[in-house]
Amino acid sequence: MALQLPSDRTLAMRKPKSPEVNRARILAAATAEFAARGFDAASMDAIAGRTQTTRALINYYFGSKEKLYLAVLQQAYAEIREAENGLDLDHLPPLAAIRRIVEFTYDYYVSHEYFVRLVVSENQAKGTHLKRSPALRRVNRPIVDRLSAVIERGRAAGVLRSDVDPLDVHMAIAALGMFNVTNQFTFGTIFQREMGAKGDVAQRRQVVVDIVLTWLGSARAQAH
Amino acid sequence: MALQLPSDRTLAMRKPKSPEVNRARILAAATAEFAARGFDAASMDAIAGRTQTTRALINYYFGSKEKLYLAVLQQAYAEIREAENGLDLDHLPPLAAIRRIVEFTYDYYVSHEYFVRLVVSENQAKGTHLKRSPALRRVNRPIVDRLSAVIERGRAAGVLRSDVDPLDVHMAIAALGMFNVTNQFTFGTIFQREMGAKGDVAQRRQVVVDIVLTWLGSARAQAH
Amino acid sequence: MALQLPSDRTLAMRKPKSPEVNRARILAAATAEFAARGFDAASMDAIAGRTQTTRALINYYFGSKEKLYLAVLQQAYAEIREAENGLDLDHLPPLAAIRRIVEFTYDYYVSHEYFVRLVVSENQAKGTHLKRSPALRRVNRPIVDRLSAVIERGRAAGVLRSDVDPLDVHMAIAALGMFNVTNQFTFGTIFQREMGAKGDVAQRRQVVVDIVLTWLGSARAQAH
Amino acid sequence: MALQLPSDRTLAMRKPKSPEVNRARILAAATAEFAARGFDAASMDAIAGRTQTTRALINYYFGSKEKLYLAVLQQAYAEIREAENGLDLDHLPPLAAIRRIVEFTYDYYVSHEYFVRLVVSENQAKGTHLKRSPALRRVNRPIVDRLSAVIERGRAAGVLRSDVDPLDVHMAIAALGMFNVTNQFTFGTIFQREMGAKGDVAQRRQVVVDIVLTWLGSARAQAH
DNA sequence: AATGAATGAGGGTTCATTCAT
DNA sequence: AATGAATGAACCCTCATTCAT
Repeated sequence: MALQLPSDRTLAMRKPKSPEVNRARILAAATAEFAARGFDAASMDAIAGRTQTTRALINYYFGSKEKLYLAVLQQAYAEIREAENGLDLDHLPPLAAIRRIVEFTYDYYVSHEYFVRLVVSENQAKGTHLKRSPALRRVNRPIVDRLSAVIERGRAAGVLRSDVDPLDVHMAIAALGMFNVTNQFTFGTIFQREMGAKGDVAQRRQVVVDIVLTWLGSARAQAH
Repeated sequence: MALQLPSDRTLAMRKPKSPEVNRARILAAATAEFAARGFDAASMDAIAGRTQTTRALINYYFGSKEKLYLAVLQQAYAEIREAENGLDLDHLPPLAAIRRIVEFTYDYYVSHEYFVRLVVSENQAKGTHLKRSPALRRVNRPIVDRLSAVIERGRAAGVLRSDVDPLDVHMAIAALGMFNVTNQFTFGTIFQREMGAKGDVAQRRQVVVDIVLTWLGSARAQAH
Repeated sequence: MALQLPSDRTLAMRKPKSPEVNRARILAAATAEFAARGFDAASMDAIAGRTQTTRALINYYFGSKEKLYLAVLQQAYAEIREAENGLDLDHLPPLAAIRRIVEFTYDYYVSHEYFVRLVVSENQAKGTHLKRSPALRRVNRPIVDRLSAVIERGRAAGVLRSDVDPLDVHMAIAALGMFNVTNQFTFGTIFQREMGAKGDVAQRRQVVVDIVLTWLGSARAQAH
Repeated sequence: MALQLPSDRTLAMRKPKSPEVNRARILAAATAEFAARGFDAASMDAIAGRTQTTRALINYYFGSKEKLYLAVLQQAYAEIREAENGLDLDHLPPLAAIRRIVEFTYDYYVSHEYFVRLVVSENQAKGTHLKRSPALRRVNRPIVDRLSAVIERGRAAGVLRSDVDPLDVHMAIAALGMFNVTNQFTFGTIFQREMGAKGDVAQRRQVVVDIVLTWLGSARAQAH
């Protein structure tokens, strides 16, 4: 957007718009296209179209469709990891920290639908590209480490049940948050409930918080 | 499924296959292809290849790629609904009935990965095709009706919390079960945990049962 | 050539011109193109252009560029073998038979330049395609068998030297005949001598006959 | 050839290579590429890849793909001419001199396959580039002059037949030597005989010597 | 003197669909 | 009822060259 053409003449000229800018534009366009259509169905031409460049230029920058896709995936994972860095959980009591993680995750999926779509798309492709990129495989672990720390604190304080695997907790949080986005169209259509960013997001998020906290807090109930 | 061939001889013969058989074969092949690659990336040629027919015949039977896809989707939804019919929940106490629903759902997704992939694929396509087919929209409701009935029984018996929306319960069950299949590749790769049909399915299913039952059963805890 | 367009309407219609005709046309056009430019540089578009069809149709018939090339090669070898079948050497005395083989070979190369160019092209490609096609490997042997038989007759009659390998004879005949075609441009330009089908073909052919017959007939000289 | 680097240090360093060295490296890489794939199929990128430079630099040095190709051709012809200069035929009796020429030519083709491939490639291109370069046309004559001188000596000595055109002799020598290299793949594959630099080079060379000397020496037989 | 950026043209192949038979 | 033939559009990628710096 902001497609302003300064003058007719410039159309015929080369436009060495600084490579970083072009790279970023292409990456953004590719993210949108891959998120929208998946790897196979995504079109290099469509990406070029979103950028006012050409397929040839994209290949010049990224080498191939797959390398471009990997760059997109890498950036998407890097972004969520960076967002998680701002979570500041240490100052919160365990249950509040869990609540914040759940809410953050839920909201991130809702507001970064492209990320969810990319992850789903990569799974539909059976993780082919992820497997080939060691850099990518390392990228998504920190959140579980954070979760583990909080759960440990909660155990020590006696407010969290102690027989739970942090990975299962992460899975539950991710599953309940993702489903809201991934299945919004079929679920929404069949059950007439607005999903994703539409409808009563806050209430749906509250249900998820409820599920997770009830589950983790049931320690006390058991204790009695 | 139940792809009964008219007689043993026809197996060895080439051409004269009855139209019903051909239709069924094509549908099966199309299901596999659409589940594997998604609507856009799926290839009519590949479907023809899996059968012993040609692209032209497929168009002759189904009209177009999209109509074929709708037939696939319709059959997939019909199959899970039929499976749910065998659930026989009325003879079970409420909590056991819930447990059965969770386990059934979890297992169905694991053993019918193609169904999950089709649903995901349709969602990645933003529900375009589902929206256009009224028949499809009606197809998946009964499970929620069953769930509602069980929850009502549970409320009456005082073993289930009363402030819960059956649709939320269905969502939680579906989300936790689907995630196991939909995200098996990224989750499995990043966290080194076998997902989907691999690894310790029973234990992972138990976690989901635990989450759901704890959540729904917390009524008693609240009551006290 | 003769690209007569009967009427404007026919352009819009399909033209199911009988597949054999189309196949043959494509094969002829492909032969010309591959002979003219070699495998890599040959263009499917150019072949389509020579045939008033499209690249897609060519792939429909032949599957791929390489398969088309193999079909061309196969036909080219088959043609020369068939021509050799008409040689009728048995009724000729040995030296006359050798002469006929040399003359036939020389003339065939001159009048079927495309064959020579295909063979050269395949050699420039290091025989990659020939190696992959067992059918092709078998195709060019008969001429050496014929040669062997004639040489044997000549030995028995005492008119041909006996210490010569038929394969070497074939090589000499082929080499001297091919060079005339393969190197016509550099040799012709540098030494101002018309080569190939131009200039005094009969005289140049006579030199080759002379070389071969002198060589093979030198038995008698040795004998004295 | 004789690609002497200014100092040992420069090998480890990246950029500051003297232009002469770069030119020579590019020329060597281009020779290999053009010999390997022919003019059309050769890739400027591949040439750049074999060097540590870029396509742009090659164009900067040589102007265009065709000019680069002409430089390659020119150098290739210059090299064989230079090699022929070391032949020192005057001290040899005529038949021995012929033998040396044949053996030298045969060996040169075997050991400088790239030269043969370039010549063939240029002929496949119908001599287009050679024709345009007057410098190139002048370059390959001396060998025939040498041959003429030897034949004249042989005639005078009565050991060589007198009715032979030196150009025909050159052609025979070149043809028999080149075929061994140019057709090594098809001939070798079809007749299971190792050609080119492989197999029994000495024996195959001896056959060629035999053919040429028998032909030229047949004067004596005729004389008697 | 040297090069990264950029591009239009063309490469071969796959595609879903149509149509005559 | 069924199918081989045919096609135009789109696919990703490579190419030799140009130009601003």
